Amino acid sequence: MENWTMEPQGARREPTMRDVAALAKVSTKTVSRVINDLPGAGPEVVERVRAAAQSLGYRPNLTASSLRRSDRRSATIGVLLEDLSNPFDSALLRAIEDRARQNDVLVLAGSSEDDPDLQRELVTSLATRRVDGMVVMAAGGHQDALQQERERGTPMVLVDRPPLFGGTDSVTTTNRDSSREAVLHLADLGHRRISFLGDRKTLWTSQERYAGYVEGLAHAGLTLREELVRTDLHGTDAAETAAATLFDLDEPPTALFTAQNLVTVGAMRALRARRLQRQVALIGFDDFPLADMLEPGVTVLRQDVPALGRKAAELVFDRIRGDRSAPTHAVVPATLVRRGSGEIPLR
Amino acid sequence: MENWTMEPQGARREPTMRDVAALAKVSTKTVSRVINDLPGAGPEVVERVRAAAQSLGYRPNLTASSLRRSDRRSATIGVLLEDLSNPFDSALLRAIEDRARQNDVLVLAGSSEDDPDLQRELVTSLATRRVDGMVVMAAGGHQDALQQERERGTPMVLVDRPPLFGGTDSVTTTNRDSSREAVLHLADLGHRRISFLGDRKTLWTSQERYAGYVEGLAHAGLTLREELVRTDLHGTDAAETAAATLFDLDEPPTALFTAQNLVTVGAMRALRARRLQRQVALIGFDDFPLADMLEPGVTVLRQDVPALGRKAAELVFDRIRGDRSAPTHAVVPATLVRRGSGEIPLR
DNA sequence: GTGAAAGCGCTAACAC
DNA sequence: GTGTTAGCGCTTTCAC
Repeated sequence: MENWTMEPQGARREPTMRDVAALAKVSTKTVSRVINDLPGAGPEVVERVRAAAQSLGYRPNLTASSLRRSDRRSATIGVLLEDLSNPFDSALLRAIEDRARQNDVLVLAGSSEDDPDLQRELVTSLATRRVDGMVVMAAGGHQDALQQERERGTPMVLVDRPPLFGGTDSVTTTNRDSSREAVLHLADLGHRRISFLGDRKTLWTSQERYAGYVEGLAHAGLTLREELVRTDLHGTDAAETAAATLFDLDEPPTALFTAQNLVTVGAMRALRARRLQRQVALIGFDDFPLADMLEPGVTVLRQDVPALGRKAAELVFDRIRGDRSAPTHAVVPATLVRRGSGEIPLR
Repeated sequence: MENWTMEPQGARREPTMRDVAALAKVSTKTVSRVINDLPGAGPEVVERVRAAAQSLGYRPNLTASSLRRSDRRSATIGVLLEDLSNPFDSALLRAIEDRARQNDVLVLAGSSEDDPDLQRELVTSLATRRVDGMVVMAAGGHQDALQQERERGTPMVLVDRPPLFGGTDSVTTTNRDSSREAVLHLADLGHRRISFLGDRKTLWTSQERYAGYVEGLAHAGLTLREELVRTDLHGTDAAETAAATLFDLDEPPTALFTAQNLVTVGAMRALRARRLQRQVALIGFDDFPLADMLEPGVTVLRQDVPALGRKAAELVFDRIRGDRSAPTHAVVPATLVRRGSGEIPLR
């Protein structure tokens, strides 16, 4: 039991501009001017209105104001990522949120779970709330809903994956180039049997990273062996199982390139299960917490997530402000972080 | 260059109910009925309206409808956490989002950075957008802004930390009991010099976990030694430094209880730097990814984050629906997960 | 410098 | 079943 009586939640009527106007003995228009810091109100009136607003605990109703205002801004953007609980996604959201705050904008966040249908629903939900713009990590497969929304004129920036349609900004990482670099790094250490383990093939990032892998092999003069390639691995468990099968081969790989976060973790588990973590080289795409504390430390291609988010937010705010220049496709470089696992030479 | 001309972003006028009404040759009220699946529209008219809406690409304006509707719902809740990029916070957000989606509600998310002033600003921002309710991880220090908002009647649930004021629901973890359990676990292994390393003292969770530590020592018949206690550690680096000083003592601890995520990581780094990770026992509050892959695996008290988020969301939706029963203070149990580091006996 | 009237897109209340 | 009128809280327009 508490000594404080339960306030009827949500029951009280919020004071309106009219209430303030009545108390200050001015018109609502004048209150509007004061609240929005617009000129055309005498200093004494301003004081009276401020006092009235203060004493009533008045707070403007942005929903009503944006309905009437000519710019129609809701001071809200939508951010649709794959899974807000994924560290990559949440770091991105945070970076976007920081930039949004600088613009006095709030963020409506959602997880599409890489499902185009769910993504369409979320886009509709955001549109229904008249967000000023959207930052979207496109779900794999078609992007019909995104394209349609974009064609209606909604400012939109795709992040992590580029649009399959025209006229839309995007911010991505050097997926292909960095992957090639990783493979070459492994080849330089003498490795000739380098495996690729990748996420779902429908994802553009997976495709790009695979392309970089193929290019890397070619540049190193190595032949691509299908039996060393495992794709469509969704989640840690699938990756672990797939990695395990690699070591049952007559000629198992001596190095692994894992093209995603969770895939890297799965592969690491498989290596550990066979006590191969100091024998087999490993480079993963995407950094993750504690990668440096493992033994050996995990060499990764680190994306600059804050830069990705910041850039995406800046682009969408530019568009919201009316920028109609040609679409930008920003590419943020990833960095090879050497921690040990990627520096294991061919024995 | 792209072949698709840049759509004037945000320039197109959204079709309104009036447009649909005109095309379907009915009144706006009838369109409203059809769009909202309300009775009182003939099947043939429904069809005509649907077709008109479809062909115009009409989408209801929730902002306008919520302004006029008697329940005033925006179908949006605010979620204010400390840092959306923190794994604990983002897991919580995701759990809340899932429950929200089941109610066709979207989530406005923000990071308070544990700053009461920033939290106040965010609360105001949310209120200005007329969210239906809020789920808040209260910043340390005073909770004036939260209390004021609550007293205005806004449905609010505090998560992770309880309110310092009455009449408000909360969902927390068994901080004290679980901490005591951890200390007793260490004492059972023979440890007599057990250190406490904690986050900022202003945080309720830190205080509770410290209280549990003190209780645990008492139950085990051990004396509390101030020199083994380090508090106010914010972030990994501070924790690492503090942990290092412990091992410079004449009588260093043989076991550590680290009362937060990042503190645990910092302590681990300090242990590793001195190659003590297999000598000194360690139990941390909060689980974290890869804790099982370290050597030794890290024993932790794991919070049931999805349950915390789910419960918080359910409570806020109950209040939004008008539930005025006495405040609930739900407590979700944490679990001791034994992975090795906490099972190192006194040598 | 200030206010009255109109209306943003929608729904409540009531009439027919 | 369907439409009319009024009005949610605010800003626009324009008059004074």
